[in-house]
Amino acid sequence: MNDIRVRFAPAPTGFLHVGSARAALFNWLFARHTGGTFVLRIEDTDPERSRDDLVEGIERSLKWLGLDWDEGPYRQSQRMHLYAAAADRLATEGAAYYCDCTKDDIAARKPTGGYDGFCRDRGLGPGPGRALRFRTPHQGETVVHDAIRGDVVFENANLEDFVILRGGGEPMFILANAVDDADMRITHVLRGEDLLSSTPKVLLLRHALGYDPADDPLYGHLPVIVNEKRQKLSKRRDDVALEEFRERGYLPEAMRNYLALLGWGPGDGREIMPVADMVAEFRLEDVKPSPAFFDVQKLDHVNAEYIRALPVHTFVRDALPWLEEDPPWPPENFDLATFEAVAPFVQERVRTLSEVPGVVDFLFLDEPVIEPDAWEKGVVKVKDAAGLLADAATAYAALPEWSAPALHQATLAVGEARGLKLGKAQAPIRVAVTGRTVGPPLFESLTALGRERTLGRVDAALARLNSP
RNA sequence: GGCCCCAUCGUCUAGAGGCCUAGGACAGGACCCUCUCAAGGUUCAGACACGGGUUCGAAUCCCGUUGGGGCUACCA
Repeated sequence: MNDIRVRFAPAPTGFLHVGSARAALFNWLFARHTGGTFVLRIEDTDPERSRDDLVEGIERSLKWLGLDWDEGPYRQSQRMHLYAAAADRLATEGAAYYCDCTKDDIAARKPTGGYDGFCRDRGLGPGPGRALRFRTPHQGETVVHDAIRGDVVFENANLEDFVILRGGGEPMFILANAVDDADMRITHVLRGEDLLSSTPKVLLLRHALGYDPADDPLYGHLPVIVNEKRQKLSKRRDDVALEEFRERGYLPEAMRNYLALLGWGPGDGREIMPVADMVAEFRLEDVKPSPAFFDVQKLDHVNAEYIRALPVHTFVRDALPWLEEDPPWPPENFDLATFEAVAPFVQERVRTLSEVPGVVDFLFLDEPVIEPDAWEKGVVKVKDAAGLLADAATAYAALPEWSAPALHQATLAVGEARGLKLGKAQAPIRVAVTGRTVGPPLFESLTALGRERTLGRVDAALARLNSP
């Protein structure tokens, strides 16, 4: 390990937001690439957010994504004395002052927003309900050195006197953030672009606290992740909980790979790549500054690629939860060997694990659910479907061996006798047995289903066709 | 409103002054392969926001405009 230290510092909100997950991933990639240290710090200075279960959710999501940390989790709620000491020092030295203005007072005096400095020179002491504000300089400028955007210059005069201690004495995140990054000797801060405008305040705070500007971290403000309306992904209107993606059938490796593509890519244009390669090739200079759209279609594609690349037994294992928990068939009907027989074909046809039950349901349902459109298109509109189904039933019943090649041959023969190519001949049988016009290869499906059930379903279709 | 960020196909991007007739991937169209659907292959369509500079030469550098976004809490 060298001196490079990065941190992922989420506020516990109940779940890990995909934007936060992306920030965590980039910090992790950078730490692993450089041989630095990855620190996990929970920013729970707001008492309402300081709950163990919320923290556990974050840890669970990080582990799911395969991100491990070297230090922490530190909890700001357990480091409050440090922030209190820092605030004390600032107040004593006159770098901060107490303020008893209410929100309404401020709004009445300055409707355009921002604090007007009313209490700046009133010499108020600490007291109940009095917030502590940082005295920002009226001249000069503060420069944020950003590896992704270059230097960003802020005029100090544009910075308002912001609150660092609330009326109740609790520190604001910006104070805790400044103290902790300095105290933990963080060298690189990779976080969302939405924090860019608060960075000069953090820097001012650090310097007022006596930390050498030469030790300021190098920042890297990651592009925001936006929805189709180009707005920052929000809890209210978008699907942002990482855990939800797991529940929707995305593989962690795929999620991680896709997240890495949001604002970064290796020079050679590769997209699907093992995590070891991402670590090897991750460079801050390659991170894009422009906003990235969270494209579920692309995510689906990446996930499908990962699913297809899985060894079959792994795919079977990963798909099991979707087959065993709340399946669309009577649970006792499920048979692992039957699923394993068709798994290689299923694997190639799904984009998420949650799609698996829908592809194999006909194997475990007592009766297939015949889709009306499929019945119409695949059976009713087919010339003499009844005759074809009857012939197939006869041929299948006579088969000496119930296997895919034998079924293939038999079906081919039944079709040829009627001048039909296999593509046409298989359609009514597929609908009769699976209820759909699409699905895994028919003959492998029939093999897995078994002769008895196959014939039963063909007979049922015949009966349905003959009844008015 | 103020401060700040961003700007290449619908989307993610390649592009660091001539290699660009702007390349790839996802999504979309067509065709091939094929027992259906997938997968795979071939292929079509599709972009440098606009205006000024700088330069022999600009998608690439500078300025402005426009557009989008973020922040503007005693949340983080």
